[in-house]
Amino acid sequence: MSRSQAVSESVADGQDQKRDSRPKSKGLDAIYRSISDAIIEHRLKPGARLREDALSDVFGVSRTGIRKVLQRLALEQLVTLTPRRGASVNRPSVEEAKDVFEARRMVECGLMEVAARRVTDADVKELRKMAQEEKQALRNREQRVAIKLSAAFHARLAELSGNKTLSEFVGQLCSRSSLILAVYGNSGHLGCESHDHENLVDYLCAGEGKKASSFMERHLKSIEASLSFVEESDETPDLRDIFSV
Amino acid sequence: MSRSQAVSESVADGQDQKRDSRPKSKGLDAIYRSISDAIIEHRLKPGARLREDALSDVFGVSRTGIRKVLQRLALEQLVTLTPRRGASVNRPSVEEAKDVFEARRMVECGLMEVAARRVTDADVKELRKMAQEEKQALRNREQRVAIKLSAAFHARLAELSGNKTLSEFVGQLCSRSSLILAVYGNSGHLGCESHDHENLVDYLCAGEGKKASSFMERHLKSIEASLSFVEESDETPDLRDIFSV
DNA sequence: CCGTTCCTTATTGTATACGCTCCCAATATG
DNA sequence: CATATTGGGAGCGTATACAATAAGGAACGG
Repeated sequence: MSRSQAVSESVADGQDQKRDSRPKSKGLDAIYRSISDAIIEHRLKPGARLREDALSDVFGVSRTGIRKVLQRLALEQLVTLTPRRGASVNRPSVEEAKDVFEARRMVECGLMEVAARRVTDADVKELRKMAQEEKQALRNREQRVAIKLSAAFHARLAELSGNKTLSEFVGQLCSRSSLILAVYGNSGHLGCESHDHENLVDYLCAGEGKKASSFMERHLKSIEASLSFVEESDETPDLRDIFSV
Repeated sequence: MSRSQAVSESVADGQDQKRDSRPKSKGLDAIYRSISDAIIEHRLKPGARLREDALSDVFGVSRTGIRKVLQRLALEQLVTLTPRRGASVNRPSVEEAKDVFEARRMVECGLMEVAARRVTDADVKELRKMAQEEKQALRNREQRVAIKLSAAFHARLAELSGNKTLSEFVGQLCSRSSLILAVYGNSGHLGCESHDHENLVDYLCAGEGKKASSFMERHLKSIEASLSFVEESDETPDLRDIFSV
């Protein structure tokens, strides 16, 4: 009971932010973004159930549309779609978390060299602004906002490459990283050090692709190192193993 | 008229191959694979329309299920979903093609070094077998089969890394590459040289990750170089430009 | 008092029906 | 004769209804 109530509240939050724009104007994509944002900002925590009825009530569209959105979120690994149990916010396994960070290291570092060749002054300006906002959010203790901005920064960085395929992929990886932080992150110090992003922009601005790349690698490794990979005992607690039979 | 008829035939082909397995056993995923395979093997050519009614007739499920499958295919960029026009097999633009190959170079080359460390004897055996089958298909002039096997080989190679996220991504890139070959490939010589894949396995087997990586880069670049990037005049034929007004 | 089994209920899976939009063609008019 | 406008048809978008299934609770037996 209390769990489903919590979900309703979280969903209601999503609705609140949606009410800022037109309630029913573009409908489809807006719902996707609402839920996606709620997950990335940890307003919907890993494991939270997303009942189709509740969502359709909240957003004022029928279950058909909700299902469409949920399916998309599932393909992006933000929600898990259990056959007859419905949707819930994905709780990444340790293995998945490591895979995501390995993928990020491979792709984002590679992209840095491309980005350094293509970055423009306007880009630099925008990136610095984003880094500033993120730092500001961190100072204000608005972790939720900071997490979202951090993901947005990395995603924007990837867009500099001009490669749509790769930047979309990085965007997904960043969203998933946000989930990973929710599960394995120490709430004490957030993933990204506040000045790291500014350093990255400096390297790019100077055209130092190689240095930007290796800095990115250190950056990502330090984030990963800051995680505490304790396997949650959510699954059947392996009694055989525990009692060493 | 003639166009839609052609589509019906192509769809019927997909049905034929499906009849080999159980017609309605697992339903959902089987349909996805049917259509996906048909696209990858070029039995459904870029631009072919995929009407929901026709597909639901052919596969014996209602439009609901078909829509689900089409949506998934759209997210993987195999089909294009135009708002009120329905689905059609994606016709990759030149830009998209270059993006895909850039992504492949970045990811697949990076994965080779990981794969070289993890590859087992059983893997090598399997890969050699796959390379053999592909060569055989090429000798038999079964281009469709060869294209599919080639994509499967690259995808399997990526799986060696043990990184699910990255190997899924590579799988998608390979599928899209198949589409790209359909549009920009010269039917004369297929993308992959027949012995390249065997060489790759040799390097991996010897644990030569670096060499495998650079060989992969040459391999992918040579495929890309074999494409003829002539922009199809599918869009408004630029009359002003043609007559230089 | 605990375990088991059956039943109820809640929630998803699937199909179908209706409405709307867009394309195409035919016809009428300038 | 060319062009614009309107009517028809085809196909997608959305909602709703029904069926199937698994989870949770209650009752009964050990």
